[in-house]
Amino acid sequence: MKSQLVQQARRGEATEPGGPGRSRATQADRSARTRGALLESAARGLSRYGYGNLKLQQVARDAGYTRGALYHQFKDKQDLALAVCAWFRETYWQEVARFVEQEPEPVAALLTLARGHAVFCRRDVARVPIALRLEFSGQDHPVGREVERNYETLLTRCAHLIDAGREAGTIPPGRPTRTLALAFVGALEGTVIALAGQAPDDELLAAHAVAGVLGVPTSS
Amino acid sequence: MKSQLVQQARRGEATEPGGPGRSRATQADRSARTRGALLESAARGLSRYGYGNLKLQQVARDAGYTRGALYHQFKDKQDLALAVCAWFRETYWQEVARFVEQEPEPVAALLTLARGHAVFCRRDVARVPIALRLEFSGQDHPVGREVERNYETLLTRCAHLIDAGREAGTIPPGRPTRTLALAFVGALEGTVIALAGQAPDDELLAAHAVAGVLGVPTSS
DNA sequence: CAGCATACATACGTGTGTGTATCTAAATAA
DNA sequence: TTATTTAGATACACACACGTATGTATGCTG
Repeated sequence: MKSQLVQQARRGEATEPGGPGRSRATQADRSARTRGALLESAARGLSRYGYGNLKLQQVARDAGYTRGALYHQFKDKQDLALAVCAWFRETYWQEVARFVEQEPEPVAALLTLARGHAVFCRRDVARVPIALRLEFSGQDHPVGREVERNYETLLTRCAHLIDAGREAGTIPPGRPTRTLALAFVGALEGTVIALAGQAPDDELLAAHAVAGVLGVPTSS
Repeated sequence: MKSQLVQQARRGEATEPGGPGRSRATQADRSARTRGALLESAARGLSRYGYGNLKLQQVARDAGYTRGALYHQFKDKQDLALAVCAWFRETYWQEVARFVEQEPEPVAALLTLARGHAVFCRRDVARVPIALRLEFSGQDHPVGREVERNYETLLTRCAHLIDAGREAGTIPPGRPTRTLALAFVGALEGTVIALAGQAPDDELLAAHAVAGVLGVPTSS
């Protein structure tokens, strides 16, 4: 439960199990472990409290360190938040997009995306994007821009699938593609957050909600 | 320029230099006008920035006053936020629930609720509830409790309609009622916020999303 | 081992926002 | 008119969290 975040130590590939004995505390390893713990703590904090209400002292304490360690690993609060965004971005596409791409049928891909999103958001950092997007909307803050960038990526991806579905005739025509994509993502996030990770209803009802938006029959 | 609340008072030191036409307002009227302007400004601010990021100086300045006036009208920041919540609660049910109650058919009532919610949320204070609910979730703050109370009211109302629809056979059985109500509200809020008040798609797609959640055919 | 760099903790300075106390002007009441 | 209450502005005191500067211990390298 503690290690949603995998550190990217990148200190060679041959992590020897029987190499130079114990010496568990090599510097790079230690640093990466600390950084990972701080990142995870920060992600939880951002999800719970947002950016402005996030207190770095609590972030550090929850990770088992002090603010000194945090400011050693990250330039400042903004840098920390950006690192969380980057981590989220990578992890999300790793865990969600992979399954989506295996679906040749656009509608199936969109429903898979919805289910994958719901499953992904069962962890306690699910609300990081929505919290930050709400908090920074309408402002010109680096963190806000980064979150918005992630959001746009998701949007265009959905828009492409919607277009494909319409060309295939499996999604009925109607509102503009981007509008539909906005509603798709909105309904998805709203449903998933409201259900707060309670399986398996989150997955099912998220799929139902987006199916309603798309205008396709609910498969189950 | 669209004041949903009481329109702001244009006061100032050197105003109306050539036209003493409007006589001095009575104290009660003047006070109420000020309070309304501050409430509206605070609601906009809460919707945009949330509670923690809301700066009372900006609230006062946007309303055309100083913090002194604000602290004269409201006890403190928390009191101001609670007043906004109360205003929102009243206005919401006045503008939304009235139409819902005229629908005898549960499904029609739920869809009307969705549409009414979308229309209501076209104003710039639409995100007050979701912002505060996110910010205070998991904490024990008076404002959080108040917002949660409003949310619960909406939830139980939806739950009753869902039960009625199931008894009438117009809503298929499935997940527990409360779970469905959660998803209903979540999908509704998510869709509406994502579309950011762009009529008429917000209304239409909100109805589609909740129809998907409920498992009823989309009427349009 | 010396010395040096790294990881992290402690201590400090500063900005910013809240809340309160004081002060002025205007409205009501006598 | 004067006296009293009220609306609102200005000034002050305090807390809190950020960022930085400094201190200390532990790993690394010759």
